[in-house]
Amino acid sequence: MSETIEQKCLSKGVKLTEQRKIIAKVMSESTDHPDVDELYKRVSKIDSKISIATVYRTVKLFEESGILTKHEFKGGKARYEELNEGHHDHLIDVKTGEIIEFVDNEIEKLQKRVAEKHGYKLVDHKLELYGVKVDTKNE
Amino acid sequence: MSETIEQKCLSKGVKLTEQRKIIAKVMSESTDHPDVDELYKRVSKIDSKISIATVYRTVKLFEESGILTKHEFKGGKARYEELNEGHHDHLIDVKTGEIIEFVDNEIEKLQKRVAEKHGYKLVDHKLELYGVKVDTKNE
DNA sequence: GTAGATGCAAAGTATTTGCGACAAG
DNA sequence: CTTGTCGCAAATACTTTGCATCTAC
Repeated sequence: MSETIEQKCLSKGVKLTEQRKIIAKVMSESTDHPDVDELYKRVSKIDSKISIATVYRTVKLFEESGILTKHEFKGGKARYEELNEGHHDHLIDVKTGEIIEFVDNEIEKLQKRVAEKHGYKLVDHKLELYGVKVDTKNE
Repeated sequence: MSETIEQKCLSKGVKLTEQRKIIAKVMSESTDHPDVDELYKRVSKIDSKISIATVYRTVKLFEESGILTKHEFKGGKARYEELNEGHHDHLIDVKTGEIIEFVDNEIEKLQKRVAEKHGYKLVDHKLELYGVKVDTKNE
């Protein structure tokens, strides 16, 4: 377990307000990938006076500070997740919406190579797999 | 080249109206990945009476019919591209917005394997690489 | 004390939809 | 003819912003 979001704010010079602390807390405790509306709901349970505008402003700020990442999965709203060292991609169950995180170093390496082959330095990437569960065998 | 968009409409039972023909034509002639607004502009040059609502309705219909694919690249509007047999992914120049299409069978294979490893059958995927151009000299 | 954050409501974007008129099969 | 499409404007969904007030540092 590395730095908490609050620690990251301090080290990045992001002012720590009451609202931001609450949003930080809710995000660290979330194991899923909530959208702003869902995050707002969770945050409201702790402090019902926080406005949705603040939630929007905060996730944007946290994203720019490298504290959260934003995902724009198919056809939906933006969803957020805490950013830790371990980068990963997502496998999305098209039936249930369940999201599985995975890492595949080989794919990562190949992506870098593809970019280089075209004369580019890879600065970011997005990989999403969409699948349906195979019920028969292993799990 | 294979079937034209008009042929695809016929074989899929999509009614061919004047507006759809024009949108089909503009899309087949586009080598980039226009968003709805851009597409609307191009279409309007041919028939200025077509409404943006029709453009929205048509790209949606074409997407559902497997004639176009929709991309939701970072932070922007949805962009469309004609769907042909040859699947490909995209490398996006983060400075200029230029889009390079590529195929890497090895990555495709690995994606399938990752999905299977988690008990899923891969039905779709999205891979976008974001890069900056490397000077031909060196770095 | 001051720069920056918040809450609120109003304003933007991007996209969808209800409806009467109209056109394709 | 009949069903589905079109154009229009109004509606929706998500996100951003202006402004007066408040708060962390």
